[in-house]
Amino acid sequence: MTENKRQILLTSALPYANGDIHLGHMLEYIQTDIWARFQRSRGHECYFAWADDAHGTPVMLWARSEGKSPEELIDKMNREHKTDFRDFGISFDNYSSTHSDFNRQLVEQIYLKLDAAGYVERRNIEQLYDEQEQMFLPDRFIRGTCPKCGTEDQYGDSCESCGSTYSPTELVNARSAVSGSVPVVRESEHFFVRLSAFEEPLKQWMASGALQTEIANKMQEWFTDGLRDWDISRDEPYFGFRIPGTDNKYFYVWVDAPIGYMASFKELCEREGLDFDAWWKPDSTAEVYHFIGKDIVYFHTLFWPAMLMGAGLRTPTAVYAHGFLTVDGAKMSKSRGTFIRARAYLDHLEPDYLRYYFAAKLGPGTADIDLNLEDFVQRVNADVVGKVVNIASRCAGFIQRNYGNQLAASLPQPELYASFVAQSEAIASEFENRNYQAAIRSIMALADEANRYIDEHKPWQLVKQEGSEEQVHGICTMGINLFRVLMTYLAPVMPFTADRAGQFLNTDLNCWDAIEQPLLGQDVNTFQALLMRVDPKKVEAIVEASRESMKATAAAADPARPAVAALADEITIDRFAAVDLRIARIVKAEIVAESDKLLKLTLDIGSETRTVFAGIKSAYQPEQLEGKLTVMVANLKPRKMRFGVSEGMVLAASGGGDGLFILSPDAGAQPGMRVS
RNA sequence: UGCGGGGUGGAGCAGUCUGGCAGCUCGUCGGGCUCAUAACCCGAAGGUCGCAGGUUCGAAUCCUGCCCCCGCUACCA
Repeated sequence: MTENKRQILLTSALPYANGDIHLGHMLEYIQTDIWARFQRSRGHECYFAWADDAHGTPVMLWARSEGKSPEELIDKMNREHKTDFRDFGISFDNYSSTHSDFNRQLVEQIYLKLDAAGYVERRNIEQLYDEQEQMFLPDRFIRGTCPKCGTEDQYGDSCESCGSTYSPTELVNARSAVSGSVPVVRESEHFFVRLSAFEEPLKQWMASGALQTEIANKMQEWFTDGLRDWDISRDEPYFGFRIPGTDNKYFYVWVDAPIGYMASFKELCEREGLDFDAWWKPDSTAEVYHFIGKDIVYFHTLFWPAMLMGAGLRTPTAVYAHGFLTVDGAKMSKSRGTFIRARAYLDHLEPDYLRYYFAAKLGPGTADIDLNLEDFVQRVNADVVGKVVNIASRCAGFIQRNYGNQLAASLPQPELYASFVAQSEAIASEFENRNYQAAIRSIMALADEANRYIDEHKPWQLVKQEGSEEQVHGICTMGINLFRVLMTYLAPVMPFTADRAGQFLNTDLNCWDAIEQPLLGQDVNTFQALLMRVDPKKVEAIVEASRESMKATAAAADPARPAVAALADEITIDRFAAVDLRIARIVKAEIVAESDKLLKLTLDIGSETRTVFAGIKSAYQPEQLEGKLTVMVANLKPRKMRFGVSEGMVLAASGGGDGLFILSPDAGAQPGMRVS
């Protein structure tokens, strides 16, 4: 390594404090962690610090609905998140919360500098207000009919159906997603940062190579459209930091979230005695990198650098965006069990499998990454176990049985070893450029070569010949040394396996340059399986567990929508057609005396009359039903019940909480009509 | 709607900037080996490179139009 020792600070995006960590989060943290471990292995001073994003309307509402304080809830989530990360081998140096004193101080300092420099403007704006909940409504907490295409139940800022954008006041039949009441327009003073003042410095920053080209391309659009003022204040009730000089205005969560990166690092600096200011002063030679998802690019490439510039601080060296995680080719789905929580994964499988798989697919770009569960099992088993670990496994037996676990004193093929080490800089630069998939390809090509070497030299044959002891010893020492080079390259990706391999080899594999000298003449430990193959059954178990856990967490995931049960597995039209649904007139409805749930219905379906027992007593009086049209399953196998035979089933909606609602057709339908 | 990104044998991905025989891993099939966690080695089959047009001696690659997926569109975070 010829470069000087670099000082590097890494961050990942802050997970929101109202939800569990899932594999989508882990894609980013693993990407960041591999980079952090790689940089440390190269001998650089590298820190990885980030935090929970604790502020904002959703957390406030969550606390309100739980009847607890936000602090209590976010503390619990913070502990869970941290445990998930540790168990995944994320080597963070500090994990904090944006709701910390360090962060409050930094937020206030930066805001006051921006204000003093004249970048903050105050003016009144009109916004929708929920009188019942006594709160202003963010766009996402207003739902109504799209003014352009008429689709119902759309968010306040854009329509998912036609894609048009509008302001919440244009929404037809707008209502609050919090209370369901009709919001009113109210005026309030807001604070704005004049982003346009930073247009030139932002362009310069962009030109410094801080961004991937596709992100820079996207930024052009914002410049072309002209930078708008950025609204940084929110009215109470809001869970966040109060703006100095006001008694009811709070910083928008996206002000204090990125500052949370700094605050978390500052916490680390206080603990470790590092010079925080040296890292953040404008001419700092330290490097700062943010790893983020492609969805939050402009917070990190417009607002965040602008804030830093305005406050007289250094800007990030680079912002690296990655794509989203899909599972089996589609967005993660709770009903399919592909919305996999980090904990659900850890309950069944080792982190290194997933770390390897993500590394094998991550490139420097922003394309989405697919976790194909079948491919995952095959790929990890073939590459890691079948190729890499196998090299050690097939040599270690000889070394143990015939040579007392001692390596030979010299390499029979030093040029082969040298050729493995010669890849070091190329592989390092692939890691450096976040082209992990390229690094993995290079490493696996070497693993193939190592296996071929052993295959060609056939120690298992030589060992049976008199006088070839030294040869066999040499061949296996070669194999072990090649394995050690490969594991050193892979250590940032698979830290747990690398630790076990290091114990076997009696050496530290977290030092990139150590491979310049081969291991010779020294003892290794008795080989034990370093990593077992992925059992596909465990993958199934994870999917199964994820499918079930979803019901409990659905409500917390998106407070703007009520909890909804999971969708059933997909069926074909044939299976649906097998269900004969008919319009039925409820001729008679009677109480079943001995039952507290059932009503006895007499149904006319045109051709015949049916008796059906329906569990709808809790929601309907018999007289409400008589004469009504509804929908029944007409070909359901009759079922003998305590009170008689039920010859079908009427359809009713229910779910989660209160209420039961039988279906009825629009006017004009006649008994006996088929429903399809 | 506009903008950015993506679409390559059955699966997962390189290759596109800078045009030159379409490549890698897995899987499948055939053979070998038996040291190794059913691991390893050799060979074979398998692709209209999303669609349509254009430029060129030559296009996965450059240009134009279109389709599908992901993201953003500034008050969800």
